[in-house]
Amino acid sequence: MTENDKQTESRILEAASEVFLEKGMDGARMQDIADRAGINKSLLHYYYRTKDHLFNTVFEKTVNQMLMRFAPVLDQDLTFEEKIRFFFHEHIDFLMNNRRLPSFLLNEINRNPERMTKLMEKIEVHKLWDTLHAQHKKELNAYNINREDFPQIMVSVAALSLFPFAGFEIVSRILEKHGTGFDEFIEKRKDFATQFVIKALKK
Amino acid sequence: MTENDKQTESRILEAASEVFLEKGMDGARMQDIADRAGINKSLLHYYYRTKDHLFNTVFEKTVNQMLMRFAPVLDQDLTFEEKIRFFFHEHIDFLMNNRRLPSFLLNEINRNPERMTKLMEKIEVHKLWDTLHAQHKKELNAYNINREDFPQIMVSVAALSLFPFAGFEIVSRILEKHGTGFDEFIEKRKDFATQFVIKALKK
DNA sequence: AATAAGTTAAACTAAATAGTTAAACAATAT
DNA sequence: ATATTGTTTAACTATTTAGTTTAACTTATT
Repeated sequence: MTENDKQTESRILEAASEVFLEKGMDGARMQDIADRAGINKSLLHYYYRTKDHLFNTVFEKTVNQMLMRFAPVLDQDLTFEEKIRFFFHEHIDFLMNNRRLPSFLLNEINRNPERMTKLMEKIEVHKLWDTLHAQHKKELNAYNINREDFPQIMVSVAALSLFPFAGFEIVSRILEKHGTGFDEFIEKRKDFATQFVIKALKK
Repeated sequence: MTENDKQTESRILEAASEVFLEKGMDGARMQDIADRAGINKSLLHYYYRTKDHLFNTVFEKTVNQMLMRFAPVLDQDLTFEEKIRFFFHEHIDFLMNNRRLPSFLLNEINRNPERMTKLMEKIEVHKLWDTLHAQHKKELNAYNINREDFPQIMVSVAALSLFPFAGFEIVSRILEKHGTGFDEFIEKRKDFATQFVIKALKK
């Protein structure tokens, strides 16, 4: 694979990523992707035989990119509260640079749930929860957190950081009418969500 | 308009609603809608000239249906805490019977943000906030809630009830691996979310 | 220089799909 | 009874779009 190859291939992936994130699998056009990559359709098919193949490549890359950003949470020597703060700051920072990602992922997974099957093997969320739970056993007793509440808490944490982006078009317009910008709102949200969750969990 | 008309028209709307909610505007097929309504394509176009027209009708009806369910919150003589409880119970109950709605709405609005413009005129969220704020001025002082935090709080409340449905395919699979069913999780969520928010807001 | 790989252009195929048309039949209204 | 409206059938058009093909051209590789 030559240097030229890499340039073209990464230009394709970048363009495809843009188009898929904007329009979704159904709405994306191969011609549009070729145009944005600055190549023609023949070459696009030369690199990725089918739209499906291209989509899967982009999808997997995107998911990986996101997961790698949060793996560190587990490995760090932080208190439970510090991990909550770390997560909200890292996650919201990442989403700020990938605003369309939540809505894209949620939608494509709903449209094609089989994709989840592969994804589940990769993330193994329940093992992640086990680890977290084991790491902070003593702390968690200081809150009123038992094992059965864990799913409710984790879904809530995810919701608080993902939802404003998933509903970007709605949220930002409402904020505007309220005299706040989306960026300002999101910047504040890192601390707000952290405090919100910590207070909600305390006895 | 005869009785027969109404039957056909409502069968069409029901079928269209199903298909659009499952597949989205791009993925939906007019033939599919006709089939599910038990009529043929010609008749479908006889009632709704274009797919766009049909989609807009379904979209508006769906949004109206949802809004009408929550208008009562404002008019009732409840404390702020009681309103939070009322909202989570009503909202989650409604979503339970319309599981695909959050993901559908979020996605279609992201794909075609102009739709929001009309929507915004209808809902006037910031007026709703003003009303709420005025109704509970004294109570809100007892919490540590000032006017600037209102958007953060409202977005959080919406997130906590909408997100599990928007991410249904992900959430339900993770719960399964954890030994919980989605329905069970959602039933518990009505109270969990209520307590979560109330505790988070208290001084 | 010769071979191979990357790239373009342009015309093409095949399939899917929104929307149309026209003729016939059924149900309802006047 | 008759005109109107609702409905079916089935073939049709027009458009969009994924994917192919082929010939020529360019840029590395050997």
